[in-house]
Amino acid sequence: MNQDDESNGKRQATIVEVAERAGVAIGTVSRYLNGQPIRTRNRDLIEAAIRELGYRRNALAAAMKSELTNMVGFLVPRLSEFHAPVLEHLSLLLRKQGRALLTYCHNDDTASVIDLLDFFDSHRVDCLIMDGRVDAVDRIRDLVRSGTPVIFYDNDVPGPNVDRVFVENRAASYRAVSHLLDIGHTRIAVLTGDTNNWTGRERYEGYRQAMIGRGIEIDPDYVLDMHWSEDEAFSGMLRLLTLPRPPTALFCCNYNMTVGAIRMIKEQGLKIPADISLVSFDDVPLFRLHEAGITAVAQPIAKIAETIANLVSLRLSHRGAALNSHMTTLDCDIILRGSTRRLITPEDVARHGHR
Amino acid sequence: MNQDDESNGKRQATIVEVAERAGVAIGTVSRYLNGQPIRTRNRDLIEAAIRELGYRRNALAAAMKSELTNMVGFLVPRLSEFHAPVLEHLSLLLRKQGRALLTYCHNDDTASVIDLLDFFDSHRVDCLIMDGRVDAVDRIRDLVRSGTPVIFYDNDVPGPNVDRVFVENRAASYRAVSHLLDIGHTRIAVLTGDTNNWTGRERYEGYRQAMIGRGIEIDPDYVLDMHWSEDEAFSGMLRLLTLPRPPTALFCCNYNMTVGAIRMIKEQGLKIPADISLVSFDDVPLFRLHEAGITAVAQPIAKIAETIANLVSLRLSHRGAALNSHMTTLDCDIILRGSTRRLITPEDVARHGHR
DNA sequence: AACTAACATGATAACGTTTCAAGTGCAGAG
DNA sequence: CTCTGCACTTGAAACGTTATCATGTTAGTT
Repeated sequence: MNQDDESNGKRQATIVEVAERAGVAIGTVSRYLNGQPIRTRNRDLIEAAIRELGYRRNALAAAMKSELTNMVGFLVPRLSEFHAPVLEHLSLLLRKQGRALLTYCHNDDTASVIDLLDFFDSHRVDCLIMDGRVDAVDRIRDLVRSGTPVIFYDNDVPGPNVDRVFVENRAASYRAVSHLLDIGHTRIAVLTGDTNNWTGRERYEGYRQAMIGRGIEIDPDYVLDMHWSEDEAFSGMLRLLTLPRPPTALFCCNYNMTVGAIRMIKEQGLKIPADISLVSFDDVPLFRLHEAGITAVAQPIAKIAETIANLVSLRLSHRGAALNSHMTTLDCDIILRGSTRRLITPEDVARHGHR
Repeated sequence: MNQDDESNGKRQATIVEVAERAGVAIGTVSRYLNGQPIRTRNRDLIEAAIRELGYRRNALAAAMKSELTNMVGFLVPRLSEFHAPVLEHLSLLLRKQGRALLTYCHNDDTASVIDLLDFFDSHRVDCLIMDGRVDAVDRIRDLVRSGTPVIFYDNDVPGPNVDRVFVENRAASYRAVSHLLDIGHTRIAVLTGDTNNWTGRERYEGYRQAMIGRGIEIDPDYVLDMHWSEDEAFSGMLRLLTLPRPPTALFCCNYNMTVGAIRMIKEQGLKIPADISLVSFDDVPLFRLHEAGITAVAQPIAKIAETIANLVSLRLSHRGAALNSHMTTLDCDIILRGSTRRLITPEDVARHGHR
């Protein structure tokens, strides 16, 4: 037999060759491949032909006609400890739908974002999943206009064909800070994320409302916009600790800033929670390993991925239809560990009066 | 003007429409799009037409002819703290090459792997990047035979069109264990990864050679194959700690097992390094945050990604050509932190004899 | 046994590019 | 002013599918 074709193996068999070998029409093979009903005899013939030829359908050609690529764009700033598990879950869930993720990080660079959106667009992804912390809103609107559904995680950019998945940023922050208040802290500092950004504002707002709700005035020195960044938080934390009246507790609006803060606290020879209490937004596995255990707001990662996957499926099974935009808000848990220390109780305050 | 086309916006303009509007041939537009030389006048006309029509090239159609999709498959077991940063770096590097990553996790399920390889195959990825810890070697060979280059991270599956990138698993393990020996430990346990697997074997081998090299007999009770798993390591660690002569030091062959071990050590009320010394393979950011700081073997993640990206580029600029398979071995650093305690020095041993 | 539905099949035209052989125009040389 | 080359342009033929629709085939009624 001609072993050349076998060993060199450049060319993939096509549907035409399968049809010829099976002695049926191309259309019949196509129908078989797409799970449409087929005469039993033909099915057997086709299956044999496919096996013998090692045929593998060319999804590109298929996509070109069907206008469906089964690829979903996934765009995040970085593959952080938060985004990575979301991606992992999504990858598993979308596999069941026969779809795959085209993944990109944009590193907070607007020019990149635009490039990448172009890439997704020309590759005709069926749908786009984005982290909300992104600037290139105009280009996104273009995409949406061209018919590609967009699913935003944590952003309030509205529009037709745009679905949004949130966590209750504000409420969770509120509860986290309230916990610090409950155990007697009043000098509570906050490291916020970029407050030009929706998520950043919401998390700060939770802090603010919790403080105001207890009638505590917010000391401007205690509020630092660290732009979600570990390094900024690292140096920002020094400012906080060297204040004439340093805070007794700290709320960090994401995981990276928590890491920065802890590093500086360690460097200054201070202890958590003895010297300062800490609550973090974002729970990452290794918070368990910290000597004290870091109390943190856990985002429901599996739930987020599931919600997004369902939206993908929904959008794509009703494509073209003018669906309402969905907006889902998911609850967070606060995982109590050892990083917060009870100060004087409210009763103590009542008894002894203010210092 | 007919605003219907604008607002409804389903249809994307095609190269044909661009050509018509610019008053040139389709081929000319195509040449322009692919950066081939073009008469200045035509360039202007085409650029204008593209702008006015909001044309975006259909990469699928292009790929169908050119046989290049600019998509690279990326397949890993999970998006671990090790793989996520590799993916992030790769994503950034490949972007510069105009390529994107189709990302999947297979969760160590062989059936999944085969499915996913099929998916990649039918989507005609230009190239495939895989973590070596994978079983479906036959299917991979199929892929390779069909002309798709494969780049393996940490596996020794050889073959034409297969490149391999390693870290010096054995040597790094050797050095890590030697460090424990240097500071006086002899009762050193090891939690190995799956030893059916190349990486697992190599890392164990480094341990073995270091021990043997000092003339220390390896106690079988001290060697536990925990299959890279945090949970197995968690329970395995209990066995180790309740041994009549428990080890004074521990070498964990990956990050997950280290986490499992630390959890159990903590649960048993023991301290690192006072009660047990620890060195881990894989350095993850949060090892810095541990109270003692975990000493670890740091894989050169940026270098790994860079090497892989270069291989992708190399393979695809010489496609079809029978290139030699490349094999690159990268060095690891050992990051010394506080998780190891100096026991008696070798001199002490000499002075006092064995106990 | 003839007569419909209901359903599967076959041939062919898309889909939006790239590629290639053949054609056109333009510059400089004679 | 024509000729030779060169450089760009052109139009048509792929690429491997799916979709369409007229044609066959089957099973279900009478």
